[in-house]
Amino acid sequence: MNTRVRFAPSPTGSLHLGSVRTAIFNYLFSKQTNGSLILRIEDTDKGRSTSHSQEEILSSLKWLGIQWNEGPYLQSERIEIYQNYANILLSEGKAYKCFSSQEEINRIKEQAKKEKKIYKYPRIWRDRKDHPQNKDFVIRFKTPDNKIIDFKDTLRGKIEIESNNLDDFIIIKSDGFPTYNFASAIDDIEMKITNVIRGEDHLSNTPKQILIYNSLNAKIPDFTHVSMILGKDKTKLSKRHGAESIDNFKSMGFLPVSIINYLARLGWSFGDQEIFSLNEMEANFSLDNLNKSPAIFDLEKFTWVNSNQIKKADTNYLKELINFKFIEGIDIDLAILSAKEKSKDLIQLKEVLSFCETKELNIDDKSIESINDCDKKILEKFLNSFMDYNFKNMDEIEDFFKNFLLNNNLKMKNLAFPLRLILTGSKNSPGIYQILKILSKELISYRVKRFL
RNA sequence: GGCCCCUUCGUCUAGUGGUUUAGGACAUCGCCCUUUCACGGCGGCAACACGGGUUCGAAUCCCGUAGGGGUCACCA
Repeated sequence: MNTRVRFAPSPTGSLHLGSVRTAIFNYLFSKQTNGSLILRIEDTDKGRSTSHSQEEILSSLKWLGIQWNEGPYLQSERIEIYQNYANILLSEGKAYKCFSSQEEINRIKEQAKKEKKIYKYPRIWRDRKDHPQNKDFVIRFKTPDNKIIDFKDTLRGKIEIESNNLDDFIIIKSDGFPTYNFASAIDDIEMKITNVIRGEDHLSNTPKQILIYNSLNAKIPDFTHVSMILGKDKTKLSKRHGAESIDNFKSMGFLPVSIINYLARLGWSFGDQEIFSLNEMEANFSLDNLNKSPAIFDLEKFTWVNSNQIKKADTNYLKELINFKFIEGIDIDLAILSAKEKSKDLIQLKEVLSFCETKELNIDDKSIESINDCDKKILEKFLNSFMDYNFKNMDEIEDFFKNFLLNNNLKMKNLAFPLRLILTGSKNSPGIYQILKILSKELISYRVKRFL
């Protein structure tokens, strides 16, 4: 049987690193097993769901390159389905209408708090037949007493919980919308999900969902509850830990593949390998290599992964991403090739390449001062013979450069340092031979003469 | 607090009873390379939470303790 997995975010904010990793694991698993990834939007909270964040989630997934095979299905458009199932449970006596008002419930909760007892809905309407007319109600599940609910988690093994720890939880709210546990279970049944891969925070919801599966005689999928991602202070990752949404990392100059690589590697491993292409991850991902303990998000290692991915990235791809207006005559391929070797993110890549973008360079006075009159004479001499020479490749530039040094009794730094400064305006630039090849002769001449 | 989950270098992890003086990576420190900044190369520092078992033998299996996390909503 083909595997069917789903990613089911709720559109109540932008995509968080933790949910992105869940999406990645589901995506990689579907690829590895030749299955399908279903995208489902869990928008049953009328108050908090927004179409804005829904769009943001979709565009983030697309940007990352996480493609889904079905959906997005919106739960808000499937209300009838949940109500039908709720009616089945109602008619079979497995659920009941509850007419207790919010105020009444709140009172009971407060009372429980005062007495330091655990609140559990006292089942007031569980067996009552005297239903009032024209009064709001919710539908609650009849949780059985004294039963052991167990299920197998592929990562954590058999998990058991006593039904007595569970409440008669609500499955349909008074506005007719389903609650998370109900909608989620029903959809997983309806969509024939074979593997539920989600965050560990859902572990304690699973028994309730098992109850629903059982009450409908539905087949229970394989569960895999992946550990959380924590911040540096070992608490749940949040805004306090800096950039958390994918958009943030995008604007910090991270590549999609870097995000997938780093996040996947947080909790998953494949021997000693650290850097993966998308294809490699799709081919090698396995639930068996998942780690049970929570992982701390480390921006430094993430950045290291990104710098590796940038070095590996295709030149044309980077060219598209940075969307630069290069000065005419620039050897763009060589420029990018040499700049990516020294960049850890896209921002830095652009900085390094900035000498290829604007004709006029801003060189600060202090740097100018460091070049003396003697240098100027050398530079002029260098420029003259450089302009006369016809280079076919960088090797010839190197030969020419070295010969010039030899003939003029100069050391490398005597010429390379001022030349680099004049030609790029920066200390962080490619090697001098590369600079001389990247820039057109005209531009080299222009920049040197302007200095003289 | 009840229930559930987790515990190998500072961090991500390898390790599935003997091949382990516990391996790799990030970070850090030192050296080398060097035309800037980087890259790179070589090397150092650094971990099985604790206590009991089981076993000829345990990071690996069992129990307990401690610590951390999650969850207890008409949120998902």
